[in-house]
Amino acid sequence: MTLGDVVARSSLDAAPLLLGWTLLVDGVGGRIVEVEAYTEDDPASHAYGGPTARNAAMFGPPGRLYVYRSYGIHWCANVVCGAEGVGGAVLLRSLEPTHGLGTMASRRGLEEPTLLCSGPGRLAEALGITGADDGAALDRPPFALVPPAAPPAFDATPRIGISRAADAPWRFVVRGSPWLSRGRRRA
DNA sequence: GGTATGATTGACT
DNA sequence: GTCAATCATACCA
Repeated sequence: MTLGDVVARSSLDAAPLLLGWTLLVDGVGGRIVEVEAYTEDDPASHAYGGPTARNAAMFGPPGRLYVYRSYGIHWCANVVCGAEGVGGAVLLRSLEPTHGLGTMASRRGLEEPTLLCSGPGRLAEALGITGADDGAALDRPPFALVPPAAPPAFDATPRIGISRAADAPWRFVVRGSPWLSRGRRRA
């Protein structure tokens, strides 16, 4: 399966399929173990209500990055999914660090491996993703997405940190992974 | 033009 | 467990 095949699907279908892929930025990154899906008709989604200046990338071509500032402090990275003109994206919440641990530790200012990429804000900081990367293509340098040898088993759970549509089980995690956000939430 | 609100994290009680 | 930090965007007047 190619990246193009995955991101052409709606974010709800694409989200679990992105688990296990290895995301690299300039050779630094790791295995995706936790994601959340956001759709256009989802009240919790930035795409809800139609295109605006901020969410433009969500309505653009799939396979690109959508980066936004969270709480005025952190950056959060999404993979745009679906079709151009339709707002949808998959939030990358946590990685299992595999490449460039030293670089990530340096950017994060700490060495504890479980704290490098376990959370959307942490992940973006560790990989050096900022608002300048909004709209960047994920299949071109410095970005790369490598498919897993075999799809991992996963669980679906409610999303974290939202107030609307909080019950929808649109958070997908690699079953049993010790690299999930919020310390170590169970599936 | 003014205000309310987060798809979070880290520090503190 | 609770709470402040910090600011761009969104929405209302």
